Amino acid sequence: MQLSGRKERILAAIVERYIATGEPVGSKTLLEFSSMPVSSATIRNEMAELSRLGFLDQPHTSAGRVPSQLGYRYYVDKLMNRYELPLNEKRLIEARLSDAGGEPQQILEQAGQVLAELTNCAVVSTTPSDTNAVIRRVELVPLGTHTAMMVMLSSSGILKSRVCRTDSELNLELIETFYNIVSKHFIGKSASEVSIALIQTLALSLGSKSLAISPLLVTLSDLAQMTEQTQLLLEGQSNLLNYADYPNAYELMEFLRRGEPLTNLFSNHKSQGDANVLIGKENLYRELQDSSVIFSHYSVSGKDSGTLGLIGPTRIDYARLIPSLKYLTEIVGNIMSDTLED
Amino acid sequence: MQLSGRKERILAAIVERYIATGEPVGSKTLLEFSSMPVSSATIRNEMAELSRLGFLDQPHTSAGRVPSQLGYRYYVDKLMNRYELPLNEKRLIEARLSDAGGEPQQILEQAGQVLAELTNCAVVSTTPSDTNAVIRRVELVPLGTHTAMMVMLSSSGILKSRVCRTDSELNLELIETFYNIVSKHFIGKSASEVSIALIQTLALSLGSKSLAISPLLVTLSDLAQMTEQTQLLLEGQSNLLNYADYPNAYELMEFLRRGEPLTNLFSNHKSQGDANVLIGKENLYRELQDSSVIFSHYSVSGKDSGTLGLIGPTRIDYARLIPSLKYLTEIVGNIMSDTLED
DNA sequence: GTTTAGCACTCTCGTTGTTAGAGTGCTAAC
DNA sequence: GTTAGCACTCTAACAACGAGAGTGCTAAAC
Repeated sequence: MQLSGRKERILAAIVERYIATGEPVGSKTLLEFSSMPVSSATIRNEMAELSRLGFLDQPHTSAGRVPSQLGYRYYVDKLMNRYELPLNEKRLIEARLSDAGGEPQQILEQAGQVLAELTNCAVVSTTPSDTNAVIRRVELVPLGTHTAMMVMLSSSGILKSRVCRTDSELNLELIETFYNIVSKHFIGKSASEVSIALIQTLALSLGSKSLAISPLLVTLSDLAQMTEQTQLLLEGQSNLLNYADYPNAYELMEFLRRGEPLTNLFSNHKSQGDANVLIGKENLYRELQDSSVIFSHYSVSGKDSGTLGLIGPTRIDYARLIPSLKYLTEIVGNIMSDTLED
Repeated sequence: MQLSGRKERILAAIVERYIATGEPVGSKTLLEFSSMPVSSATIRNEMAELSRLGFLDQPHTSAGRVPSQLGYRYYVDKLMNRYELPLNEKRLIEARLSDAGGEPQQILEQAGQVLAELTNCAVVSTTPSDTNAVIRRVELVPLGTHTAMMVMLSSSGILKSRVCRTDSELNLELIETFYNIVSKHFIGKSASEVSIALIQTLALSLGSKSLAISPLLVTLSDLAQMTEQTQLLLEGQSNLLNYADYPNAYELMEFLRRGEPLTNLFSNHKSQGDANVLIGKENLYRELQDSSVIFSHYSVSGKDSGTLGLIGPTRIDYARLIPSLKYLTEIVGNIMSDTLED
């Protein structure tokens, strides 16, 4: 649907005003700050029309108008002009990310914190999931006579560790056998190839040592799984408590904490280029019906890897947040790529 | 101050009833479920007396009574009899902790989640801080020609990693030099000994290689610091949203997120044996004036190392939560100790 | 035919008044 | 020391009401 120029101006003004104040916008108020060369009656007529078309809602008869979901959608798609991030803010972001520590989690954590501060939204991010990632290195560090810490690093930079307890004593021979197996069968393999079946076959082929070494192999397989699994990081949830729009914030918070629904949501919208914006009921999850989700995928070494997302009430400042998010995903992708290759 | 037996019974009944229902307790209600062989008038007299002594508060004239901070204190110190954790719950806890993964953070994270579910409170914990901990192992894994990931493991089981970027190419010689330095000067040293001064002296002594290796040493020092720093973990904050007692939950959540105040609080109360209970304004932080904090230190290999704490409204079920917390700290300590020695 | 002034209408929100109910404190009797 | 009884107090819930904001419509103006 295409609206007339004036209707568009009015819709945009209402959206922006409502985003700024949170109050329904009346014809008079609108006139006051949007300086259109018409009277409030004209605006009223246009607003009535916009209501009829479904772009505006009215909390009750004598209140002003509020953008409907459709209204926001039209605004986001056609009316909004994005703010450019000021240069000093860009610099600030880069500075904060560059000393994050280099691991994907650390970078995303920092990015999440920065975004949360910048946007007053909750920020979620997923760790890079590279289906082509392979096991790069495995270390086994003895802690006691029967325990050791195993550390696995994948080619996508993800580091996971786990403590392993063995039944028989962890002597040098055992450790050496383990390293041999690892370098022969696991290094360079993708994590998904470390199946239980493979582990069992291997263990069997070792004969007498089988029993001693199998706890180590099991831990290895656990680690491979952990490496493969994308993780969801969450920052700034408490920002959402500042919006009156959330009467039962608990439900939303728990939803965010659970994680998998969001991971699914992200992976169901793989559109490359621009940021995805889901407004209100466009989210199929009940818990998000009053929220908007903006997310964008970052790519490491040219491949889509993970997602950075913002969650807030539907009346968030799309024009400002989308560019911020886009910028962050770009930077995050760059930093991660830089770390892996150069 | 010592109350008469009957006053004690009444106080205990009021506390328990109020904890259970959240409603002020009147003389009649009290009589109904506490089955004392007296009339409501007698109870009223006793309650009036308890109010005068400061153990009870009255929201308004015609409301029932609510325990005052002093009332809770007396209850916790003298009246409460602790529930024992049912065996099946104990088993459940052990099961969930045993497959946490073995690293202190992982264990504490699991413990926090279990406790949060069990208690409906927010759970905070601090990672073990062992002043005697030493650097146990350092690994340098090349990622690219100029980047590497450095991993440090301390004797207390803490694993930290950081990506390091070098100016000159990361060749085998450089790596070997680095490992030599590490094993000669750092392994077995406590993290606090890795001072900037030491790093600088070392770098200078290396002559021509100095420039190439110093980024690695700087990263090493960063890691040492990270290892030393106690970290605060937080679980189940959103539980607090379920209590009507928190009109501005945001402030509290932010307070918890900030972390250092809590770390201070914990380290200011180093009483060994039993759990510490701070009720309402006994907490000096403004943000905690309406909350109670229960915390207890866990010890690894016999030494006090970190803290597990619960935060909830003052009307939490002390009799149930304290034993749960105690049990968890015990288990956490045991598991961590087991991992390091055996 | 678009725009606008004017006006009646509707709805919310804050205030006020009223009532029912809960719980108290006190007094006098047991 | 305990208890029955009663007057008193305070809140929570509900209704009534007026002010204010904003609308939609109509008829006149441009």
